[in-house]
Amino acid sequence: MTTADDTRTRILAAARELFAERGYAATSLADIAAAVGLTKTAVAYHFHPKDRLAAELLSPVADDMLALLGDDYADRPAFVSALVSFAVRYRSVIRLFMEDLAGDDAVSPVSPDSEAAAIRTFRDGIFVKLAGEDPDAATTVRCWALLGALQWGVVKTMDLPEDEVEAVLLEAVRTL
Amino acid sequence: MTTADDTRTRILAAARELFAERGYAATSLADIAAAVGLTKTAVAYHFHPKDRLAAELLSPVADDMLALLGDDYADRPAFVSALVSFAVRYRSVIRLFMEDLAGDDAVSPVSPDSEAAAIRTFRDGIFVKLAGEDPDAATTVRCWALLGALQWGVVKTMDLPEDEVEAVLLEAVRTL
DNA sequence: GCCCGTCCTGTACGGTCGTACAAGATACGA
DNA sequence: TCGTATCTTGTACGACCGTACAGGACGGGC
Repeated sequence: MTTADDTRTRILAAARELFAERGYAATSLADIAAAVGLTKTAVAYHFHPKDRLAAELLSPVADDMLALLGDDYADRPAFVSALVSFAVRYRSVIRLFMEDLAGDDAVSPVSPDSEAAAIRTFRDGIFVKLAGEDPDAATTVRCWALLGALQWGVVKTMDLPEDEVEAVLLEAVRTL
Repeated sequence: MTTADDTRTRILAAARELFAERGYAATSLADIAAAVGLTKTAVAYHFHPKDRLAAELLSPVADDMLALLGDDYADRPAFVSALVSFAVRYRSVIRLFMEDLAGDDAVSPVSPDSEAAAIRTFRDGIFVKLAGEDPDAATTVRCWALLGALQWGVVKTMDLPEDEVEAVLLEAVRTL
């Protein structure tokens, strides 16, 4: 009973860790396989396209993601607060939709890959909710700065306790 | 007299642009070549290892980089101000040493590649100058947030005038 | 006992990457 | 005019990626 979908979980855990510290594109199936002591074909067996790894890592986030976009907030600070909490809670996968899967892959051919597209629209949705429909230059800069502060503040402090990171970040981005 | 080292300049310009919007690793020699209407071998002829492209893009930055590390500043706000100014001025190549070349490539084998290593020590130097020698958790988070805000605020607003971006960012990171 | 589905491996394929090298084009000084 | 150095191309190589597929080890139900 050792190896059921237990290996699946171990692969998923290793992938989460590697994605967090190197990024999605920079992590190969062989890397993940080596981390759990398997072959890359074994990893591919459980997660057929590589995308599925990211998808499965992101699926528990989906609900909170939609909530973040759908909910109405009293004011901007309330939304920012929710955003910070979200970023900290899911910091191990934040990098996936801030960098890798949201990357501007040249002129995407009609973009039939719904995976990355969903991520991108989500990030854009966040930005609009932050900056408004048609933000001026100053607002644009400030909002990107906020997102950047959130990402790096969360990704580079993975070893610190969640609540402390959240408290500091919440305070830090108040003025953004 | 059309094609002397003029092509070199055009390649360099195209590379700067592509690196800025996609990142270094995600941009192939073929991409750059296509952007200037050449073959990838032609590009490789002028810039022999691909690293040389990054190196040549970064070389005009080196002086200001060292100045940033070497100079003594009256107080932290003074240093932050210089840092913001630096980031905005070289925003087209900022991505190179915030992401690509500074990436944690697994367990680097004694790191014989001085290129990426220099970038990494520079970024670490910046961080130390920002956070101090042995920062506590809160300071660590705040400083990464500052660097993240700088990077994204600068990279994602490449179409906005430099001075406006600088002013907004300067104001934005005051409290960090 | 046998069979069969699950899990994993080995091997191999097509693709892209950066790079190497021989040959062709082009401009310029002898 | 004829070399000759400079630039560009075509072709090819090895390394890596994700993926496909055939076969072997293992274990539970008939």
